[in-house]
Amino acid sequence: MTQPNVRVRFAPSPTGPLHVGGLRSALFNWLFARHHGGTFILRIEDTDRKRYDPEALSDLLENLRWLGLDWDEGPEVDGDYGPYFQSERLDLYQKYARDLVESGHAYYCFCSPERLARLRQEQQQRKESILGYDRHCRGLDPAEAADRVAAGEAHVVRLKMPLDGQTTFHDLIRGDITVDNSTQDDLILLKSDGYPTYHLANVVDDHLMRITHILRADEWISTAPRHVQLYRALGWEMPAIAHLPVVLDPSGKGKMSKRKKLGPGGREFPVHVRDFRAAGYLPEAMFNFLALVGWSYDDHTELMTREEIIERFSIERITPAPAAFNYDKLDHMNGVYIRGLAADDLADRLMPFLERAGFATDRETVKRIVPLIQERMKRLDEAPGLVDFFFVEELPDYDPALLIPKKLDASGAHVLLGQARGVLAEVSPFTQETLETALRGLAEAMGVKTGQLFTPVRVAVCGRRVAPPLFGTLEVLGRERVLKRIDLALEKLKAIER
RNA sequence: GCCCCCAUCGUCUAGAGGACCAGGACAUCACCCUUUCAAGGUGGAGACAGGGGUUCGAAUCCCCUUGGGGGCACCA
Repeated sequence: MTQPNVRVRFAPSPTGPLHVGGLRSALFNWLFARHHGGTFILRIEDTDRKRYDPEALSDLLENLRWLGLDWDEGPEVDGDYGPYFQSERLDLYQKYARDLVESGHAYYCFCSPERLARLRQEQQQRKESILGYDRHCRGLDPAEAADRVAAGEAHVVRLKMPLDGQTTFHDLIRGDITVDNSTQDDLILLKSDGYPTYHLANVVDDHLMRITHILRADEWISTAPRHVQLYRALGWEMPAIAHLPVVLDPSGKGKMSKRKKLGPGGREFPVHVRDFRAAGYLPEAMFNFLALVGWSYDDHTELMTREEIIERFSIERITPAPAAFNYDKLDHMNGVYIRGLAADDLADRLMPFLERAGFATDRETVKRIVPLIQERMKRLDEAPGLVDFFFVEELPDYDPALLIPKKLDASGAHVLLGQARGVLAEVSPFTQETLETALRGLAEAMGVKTGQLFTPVRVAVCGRRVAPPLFGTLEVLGRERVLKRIDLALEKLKAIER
């Protein structure tokens, strides 16, 4: 059953590069909207002037588009409920803040940040069970307070929370959640610089933008009761709400770090979406994987197309439990998607990675190499390390001992490699098929195992033992370079013979 | 410290009282395939945090304990 009038939003704060956790929230909102044929809105919550990062917006838009999350209303597309930047809606928030003060639901507070800091410190020292604002200004005479405001005294606007009783709200994922009002303090709605806090801006905009469902991160649960009271104070109906489970770091301990990459075991884990891109994760793999962080379809289906996920997505199947971000599984899934790519497509996607590695490459060559490495990659950034020897004229120095296969010595390897050189000089055409036939024939003729013959050849042309399949490699390399490298290898072997 | 949320293999999860001596996936181990490495195939090990209830019957419902997470800003 779909509800086409569904309106959801992703409302990030442009304070830094987009984080995977944020992307997951965006994805779930987008999926919910697309599933219902509703509207997905992008709203920029740029109300924190201190943490504002001018580069964050382009990073955000670029990375949402990378994953294929298009928005129906928001930056660069506009819509009927704009503006979509909160910094352009200041008069609105100020108006509602004023209304709330006038209706007695909010009050002016003149406490200085210093006083609040001291208060907090004292509360902590005294190990008070309830921390938070002590409502010092709540009892001020409204007329007097208004005069002080008119006189230009610095102030904020705070919401009057009920002093007793309870607040309950219904979370679509967790059911009813109830808290005692005595544990809640009077949150700030309007800061002294005239900007709204998240709480006010969020509620005002969700209402004005006709948001029907709020899907936001877990960490907002604790403020939800105060949001409920804010809606009540404004006389508005609150949208349906669901709190998505947080994304934990790979160890499963602690929320995924926002700023630094963490690396248990020495490994560096990307957390910013742009870093996932740079590591060579495919957007389609990322999309599929991220959909499964906190949501599942059934007991066995994991690989799904974008369309299938849209079709199957539902809030009912979101788990309430926090989920660790499993990089191993992402890698695996990315490998599956890489293997599923058409060779041309993969070649195109590989180009930037090879260019960045400094290889003088061309698309045609890359297309020929792709079949050799396609099933050997989990991430695109592994490609350069796999194919470096294709893009140099001369191999970097390597240990001659690598040329010697099992059960042979240097002179034995020398003989085999010499014979192989003879064959490789003659084979025509110089293709994978003919090369394989010829070299296998040689191994048989010489009475050695194929591995014993192929190992020295592989090392001679690649400079290492672990490499892509030999015959295809030889073909792409071409006869000239192959023979040159073998000659060099023969010299190396000669030098260690005795 | 206080409030809130959560709790099935190492990790992600299926499970909405009997179909479960708990299924799938990643990782891991063994074997097969094989020119190395992969990929692929087969098989193995591996979990209902603990304790009380409710019930003829509990992974599934309730309570307590424990553990984990989140929050307690003029940040979102």
